[in-house]
Amino acid sequence: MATEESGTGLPASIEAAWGLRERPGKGPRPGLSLGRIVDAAVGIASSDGLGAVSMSRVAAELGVSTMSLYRYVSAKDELLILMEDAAYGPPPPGEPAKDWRTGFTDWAWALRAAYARHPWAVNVPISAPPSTPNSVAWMERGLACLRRTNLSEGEKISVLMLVSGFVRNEARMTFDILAAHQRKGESLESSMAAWAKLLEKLTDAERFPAVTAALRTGELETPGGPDDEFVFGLERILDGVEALVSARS
Amino acid sequence: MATEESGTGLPASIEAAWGLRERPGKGPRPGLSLGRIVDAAVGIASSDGLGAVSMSRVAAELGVSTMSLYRYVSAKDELLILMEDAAYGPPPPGEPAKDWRTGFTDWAWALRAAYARHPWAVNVPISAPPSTPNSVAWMERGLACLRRTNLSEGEKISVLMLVSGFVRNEARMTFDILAAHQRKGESLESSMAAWAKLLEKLTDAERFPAVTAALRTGELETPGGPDDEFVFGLERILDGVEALVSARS
DNA sequence: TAGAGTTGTGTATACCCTACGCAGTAACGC
DNA sequence: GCGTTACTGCGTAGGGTATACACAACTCTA
Repeated sequence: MATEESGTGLPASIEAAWGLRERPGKGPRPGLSLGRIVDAAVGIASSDGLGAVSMSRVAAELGVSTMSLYRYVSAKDELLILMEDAAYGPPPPGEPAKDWRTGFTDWAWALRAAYARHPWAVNVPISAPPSTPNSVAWMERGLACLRRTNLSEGEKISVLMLVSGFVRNEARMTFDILAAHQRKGESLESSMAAWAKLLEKLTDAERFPAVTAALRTGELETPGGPDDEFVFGLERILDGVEALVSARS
Repeated sequence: MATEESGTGLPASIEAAWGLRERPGKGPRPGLSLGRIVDAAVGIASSDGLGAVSMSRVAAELGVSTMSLYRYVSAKDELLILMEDAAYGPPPPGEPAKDWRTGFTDWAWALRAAYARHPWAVNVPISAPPSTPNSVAWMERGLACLRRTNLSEGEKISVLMLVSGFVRNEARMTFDILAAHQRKGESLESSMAAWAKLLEKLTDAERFPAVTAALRTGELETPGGPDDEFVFGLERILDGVEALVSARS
């Protein structure tokens, strides 16, 4: 089961996540399951960070031996991909808003909320385009939001990747770095302010005139909500998309 | 030298990269240097990928013992950060274009070119806002491009982070995944087409109507240049920024 | 010249992933 | 009913990782 494929070219564990690959009734009844393994791994990542997820730790959590896991997953990378899929969860149900922009904004916020619930997910290395069930389901919903626009299908996908990439990036900056600081015990009321103070020490007005000018306004010292950067970026991107949508109709 | 700081709160190795921290004339003359260590590590990453960079491998490349490196770097993370800084290199010299949009577009392409030269750089984990010399120099130049706009300083920084995040994300999708496939020997003339074929097998029209519709157009199968997604995303984002710039003047 | 601080090194610890082979179990074909 | 077959879980072992710590050699300072 570990290395075989059945036409998709996907790893066996991911085919299993899609529900393909029914159990062949031969051997002893499995005491483990892919789902339980992924759940355990997610639990570890949620409490101690992605770095704490090791095969032995996951196995210990489940009360089995380390090597048992390799009956369900052929390498740790696959487990990580499945963890990421679990972090996304299914996209919000129901019909998206009629207006593409509000629908798509909802979609972006929902995705961001998933990352907020599972900050470690942004650190799962990306090795291929999305091919797990929930990833594709989120893609489906994103496309559905753009249904009523006149964008070409290729453009819709491009918009999707643009925005999902943005959400992921922004989530890393906000949730992941924040979670790391929290784990280290630092309160980090305002990382922005600390960064500004650091830059002030490193830069001189001669070699870094623009940076110094920016620092001098003191604007970077003001805390600002954790959502500010997200709102700003999303608005800019959607303004740009809106221009394209208008041009196409 | 390893754990001390001198007011900035930065790791000693990064202070050293800034040129602070002169050598105390006491002990034996160092045979190594931070620069040589970083260069060796960059060489390994360029030929065998970031995963091949281990402290022992870097030391072997330099003909020294593994532990010598820790006289210059207090942890591997610091080495990675310095590698990333080396990958960026200094930003392009000279005055940016007068028009903010062409100047900023140049800036984004130049950054992309840096990632193209060092695809592994996108996999260096981000743990803090940019604080290395070249990162800050790139930031300086980005701000300089936006000088003539009426954006507030905070908005300029936000635009900078938005675009640099986009470039990084797009570079990972394009260069890094491509480099990984190349290393595995797969030619991957068109990963997009392969992905489309995979989705066709995984999705049914009932649960995934929008995806199926997108696939049915066959638009995803057409290869398209490696720059297409980058151009598309950058144009959308800059259109959005332009709307803001216009609103502010 | 004694002291102090710095450099490179060797050893040792504590992990990590995973290849391989084995024992036990349950269904299938005869 | 009985082999055969295929699958489950596990123990061992090998080769890799980062890095803490103690120590000898070296060079400048007092």
